[in-house]
Amino acid sequence: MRRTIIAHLDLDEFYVAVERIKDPSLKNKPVVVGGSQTGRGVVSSASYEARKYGIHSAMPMYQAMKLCPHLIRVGGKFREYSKYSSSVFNIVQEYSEFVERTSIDEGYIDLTDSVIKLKRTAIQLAEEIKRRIDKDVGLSVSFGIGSNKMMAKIASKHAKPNGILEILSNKEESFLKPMNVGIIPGVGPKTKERLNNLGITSIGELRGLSEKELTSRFGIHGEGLYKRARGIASSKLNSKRERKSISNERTFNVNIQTPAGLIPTITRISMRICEQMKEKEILARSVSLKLRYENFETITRTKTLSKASRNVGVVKSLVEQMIHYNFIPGRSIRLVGVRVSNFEPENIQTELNFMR
DNA sequence: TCTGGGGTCCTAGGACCC
DNA sequence: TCTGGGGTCCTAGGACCC
Repeated sequence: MRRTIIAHLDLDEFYVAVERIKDPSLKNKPVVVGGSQTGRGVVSSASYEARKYGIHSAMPMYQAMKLCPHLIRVGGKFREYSKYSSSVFNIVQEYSEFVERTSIDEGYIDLTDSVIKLKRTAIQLAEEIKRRIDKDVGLSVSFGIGSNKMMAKIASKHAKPNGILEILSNKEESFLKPMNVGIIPGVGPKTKERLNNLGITSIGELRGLSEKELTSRFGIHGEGLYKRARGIASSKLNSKRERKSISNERTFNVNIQTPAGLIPTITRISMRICEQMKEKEILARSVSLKLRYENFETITRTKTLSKASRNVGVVKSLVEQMIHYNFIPGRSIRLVGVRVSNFEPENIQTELNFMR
């Protein structure tokens, strides 16, 4: 049986890199993309120069400015970034029919067949894709190559920035052993803390726990932990991922005290969401409201329609209804969000209408 | 001036149906 | 003396990812 070869591609400081194409004077400077420093904005992407000051994504902007007073901040042009991302993945798709785009700046490529068809090693293919992305799009990318998605992803993280790293099957164990458990995809702050409380910080130490012990402590998640600690993970790519939801939310610079104060924002948000559904030619059956109170407590409420819709009036009135039932007098609101899900393609609807 | 915004997946419980 | 049970749909919350 042939060895499966998965590559993980990760664009380097993606948003900042796009901004630098548009404005080369931003090169070699501490730059962040993110929200305003006067409000409640945070950093979305930080250049390597900015990271030297301890700035990282999700950091409040005012804090980033404090760490580096001459930091250059640029607003996020997400539609623009999305176009650059598509250009990158168009190139990638020339090298394999199995490509899974997992986010705007990341994806997996199954190179198992490609190395035979194109008569090149995985590293040679990665080098070539890298050169093409640099030359045709002007972006820097890092590659990780391994026998499954997890190994490829961990490898790309170690290849950053602007590198390629392949983990051969016989090196997996020694590569993983000294790593922090937090590097395992799916192990976030909560799971990491629980493991730390058991005295486990490295993957090598995690391997000391039996599968039985892990499942008794972590339930179904435990089996996955046991396997991933040993480099065992899925190598199946989902090249036809479909969007499951569309959402839009806004954090206010000043908390809102009354339901009426939320209306202009939910109107705007509902309109934007319905526009996006129109572009994608889909209709939604479920509409959700998200409210975050001043103490950060967050609730969500969902209503499902019997007939799918993307009518702004329908979406907005459902959201208003849910606000009406869930607004607690005396508690101010820092965020409001709307989400639609449970999609149906538009053409099914027209067919049904036609048959009626 | 603590804590964005866009997503996915999973769990658990209740309603409902046969 | 009380407890069926499997399947599906819906809702709410939480963990996680970039």
